[in-house]
Amino acid sequence: MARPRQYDEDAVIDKALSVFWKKGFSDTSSRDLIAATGMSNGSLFNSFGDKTTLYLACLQKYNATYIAALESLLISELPFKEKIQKVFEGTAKKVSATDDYEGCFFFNSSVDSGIHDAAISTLTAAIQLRLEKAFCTAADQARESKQLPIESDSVQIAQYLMMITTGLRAMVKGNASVAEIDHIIHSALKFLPF
Amino acid sequence: MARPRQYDEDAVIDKALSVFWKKGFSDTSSRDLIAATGMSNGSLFNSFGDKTTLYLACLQKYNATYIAALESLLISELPFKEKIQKVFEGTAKKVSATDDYEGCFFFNSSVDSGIHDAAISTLTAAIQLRLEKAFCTAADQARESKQLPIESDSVQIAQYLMMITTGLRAMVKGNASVAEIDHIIHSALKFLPF
DNA sequence: ATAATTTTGGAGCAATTGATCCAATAGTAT
DNA sequence: ATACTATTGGATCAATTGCTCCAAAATTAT
Repeated sequence: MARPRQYDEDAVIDKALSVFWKKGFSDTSSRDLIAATGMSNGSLFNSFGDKTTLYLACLQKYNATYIAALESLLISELPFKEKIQKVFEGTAKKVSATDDYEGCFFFNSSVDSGIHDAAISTLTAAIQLRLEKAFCTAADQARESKQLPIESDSVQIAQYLMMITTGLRAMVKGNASVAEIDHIIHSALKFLPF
Repeated sequence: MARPRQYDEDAVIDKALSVFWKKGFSDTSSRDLIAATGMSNGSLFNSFGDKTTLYLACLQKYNATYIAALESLLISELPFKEKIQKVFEGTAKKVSATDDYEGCFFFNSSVDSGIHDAAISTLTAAIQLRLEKAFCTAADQARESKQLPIESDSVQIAQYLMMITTGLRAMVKGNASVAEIDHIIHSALKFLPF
């Protein structure tokens, strides 16, 4: 019926995500996206709308993969402390050996001064809530299995753990070295009051 | 001997800082800076070099004022817990009633994807160290005055407190409401293991 | 006054930006 | 084959970017 697409939408979003991840919203130009995805100018804008909409699609994808994996970990049946340790360690992990971008794309989005789009803000708020709930579920599970005192406030614990995770992510996005991050993770685990 | 300057360098840097603070590096244009400072194009570049150098001057000023104040608080003679509370509460405070920028300009700088300047990175690293040391001094004082157990590791405590402060700043820079921040600060204080 | 000197204003530049436009292309249905 | 249609490539657009250039202006020393 018509000329078929020459690109794989999923692969294109992955490539675009990688660029936004490294460079942030404002410093990623449409030419950067064209170069990274291999699409032509016409196709890119014809298929994904404008730059903001493409960024939103990237964040949705990040939510559906990385955030979903983090959520899975948090609501899994592992021992509570072990989960928390894995979450903390995950903040410092490189995504892959070849790609050099690090940190959390959701975190980057939520502190990116160049983003002024309502839909993106709504999504970052939703991800924040999703993670808080996952932490809360983890705390509830721990309480029920007596890994936490029965009188613990799950919501409060969840928010606290979320904030520490955010602090770690900020240090990763900043200049902190792998050794420094490892050291802080060790301290954070040691200082957990539960 | 020559035409006198029509601007006050300190006031100009304050205005520029305010713009960078609100909009981040990449989203602040030279025209934004000209409009905010009231300088002419020629004067701005003639006096402050390029945009990057002006940003550096703003961060230096921030270091000399806000960071210095935070350091003073940390090395003051106040009770340890009271200091920590004030530091945490300070992360959520608006700079003034009229200005609407919030959060910590140093934090913003250290997570700004648009900054690729070596001098700026060096300065953010120096500020990081300065604050860590101030936290460490606070911990040392607390140890000596038996507000902390004598066997406490001051460096470790300092890094941990620094990370929590960073986490709070990230939440401020993100979407978090004042109520949410207040609540988290309360939890953070409650959960301090010392 | 005149000369010397620095600052000022703003016109203007080359490069880059996000996005549009549209003929050429490559398929499917008939 | 022919018609139909969605995709493609890339030329092109107006707007914006960081920054330069330089004549005009404003001061002090002589």
